[in-house]
Amino acid sequence: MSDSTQTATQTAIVTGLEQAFVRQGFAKPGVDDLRAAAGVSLRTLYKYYPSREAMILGALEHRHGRYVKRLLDGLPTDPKEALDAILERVAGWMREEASHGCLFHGAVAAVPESTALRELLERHKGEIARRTAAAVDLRGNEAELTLILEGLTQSWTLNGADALRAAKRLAACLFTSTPRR
Amino acid sequence: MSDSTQTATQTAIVTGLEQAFVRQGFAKPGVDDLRAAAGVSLRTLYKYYPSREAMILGALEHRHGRYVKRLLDGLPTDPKEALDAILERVAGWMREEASHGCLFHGAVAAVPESTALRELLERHKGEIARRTAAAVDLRGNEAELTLILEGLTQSWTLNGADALRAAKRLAACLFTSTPRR
DNA sequence: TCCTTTGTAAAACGTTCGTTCTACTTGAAC
DNA sequence: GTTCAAGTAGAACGAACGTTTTACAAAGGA
Repeated sequence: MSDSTQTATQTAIVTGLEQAFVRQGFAKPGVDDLRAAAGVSLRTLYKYYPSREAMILGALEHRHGRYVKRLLDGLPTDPKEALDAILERVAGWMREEASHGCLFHGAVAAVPESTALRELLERHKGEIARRTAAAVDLRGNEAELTLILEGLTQSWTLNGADALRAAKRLAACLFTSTPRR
Repeated sequence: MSDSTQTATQTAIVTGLEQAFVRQGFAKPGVDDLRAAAGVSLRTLYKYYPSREAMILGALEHRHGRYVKRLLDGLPTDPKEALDAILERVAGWMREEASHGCLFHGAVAAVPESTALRELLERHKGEIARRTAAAVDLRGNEAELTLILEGLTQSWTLNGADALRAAKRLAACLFTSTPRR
């Protein structure tokens, strides 16, 4: 998904940009705030990301890579254990890195006219759905899995640890109940 | 939640504002677009809603009232049937009125610096959680219920009718599995 | 040594936007 | 008939923002 041919300056920039968007959202920070967070001059920032929208896209692609890695690297092979681990990791991610809700949805909500952004959101969510379903061997239940993951992400802000417990309980149903159709 | 002492002009205004925000999101429309959608002069608009933020708050309070009514009015008394009906109604609401996702989350994402908006989001979600839990007689499982409702709302955009099926299937687990604690 | 690359610092530009203000109209109450 | 509340139309203002541009510095290879 992300371009692997990235200079050191460029990775430094997107790292800073991502932090800025996490902390300040997508509406408030002006390009000059972003420049400060990237730790680079305005000219250099525009050289790599030639518009504010490109900065948002760059930051989100960087985040996507981190998220996928954090969610899926080194999972247990047993499906039930893997699903439990994924839910724990989602909760951990929310606690540590996304206390204000999913950044991808936030970006689309803040800049709804960008089709590139909407496409990125769909690619992001789609890849997460496909790869988690594969990892927990529930390929026929992608919709259920997506619903639980999205529900956990959204209700974490409201209910915290209770949301994680609820997600685990609902996830257990996926293995015990009757198969699809 | 909403002020019941509303003049006719005022209700006309919030109705127009809500439509504008649904169609255009919270970032794009300037105050003059909102004025046009409200069908009123700039002076009158500012008289009732003296800032852009107040316009957003007014529109969302109006929407909250409509949502609560649509979700909870005239539900079946049997808990399982009631829950099924609620899920159908959420899906219908998404299909007809919120194809771009939950407007309350969208507003907070677009204007994250407004504490009033964040408070409104929490009141909205809290009231929905409390009243749906009461309606389906699952007062000990508010977290599970909220997770399913939020998950359905969020994954509707991605999976459409599959999301509704998944929600129903997961909701069924709430009645069949072992009670809390 | 010179030139190219890559970077910094910051002024300048043109636009957009939220808000306020001025001037005028209408309709009903007393 | 006058007054007063409530509305329209739209100009004006001041600030903020995304983007471009100018001027300059440091470092490495030919």
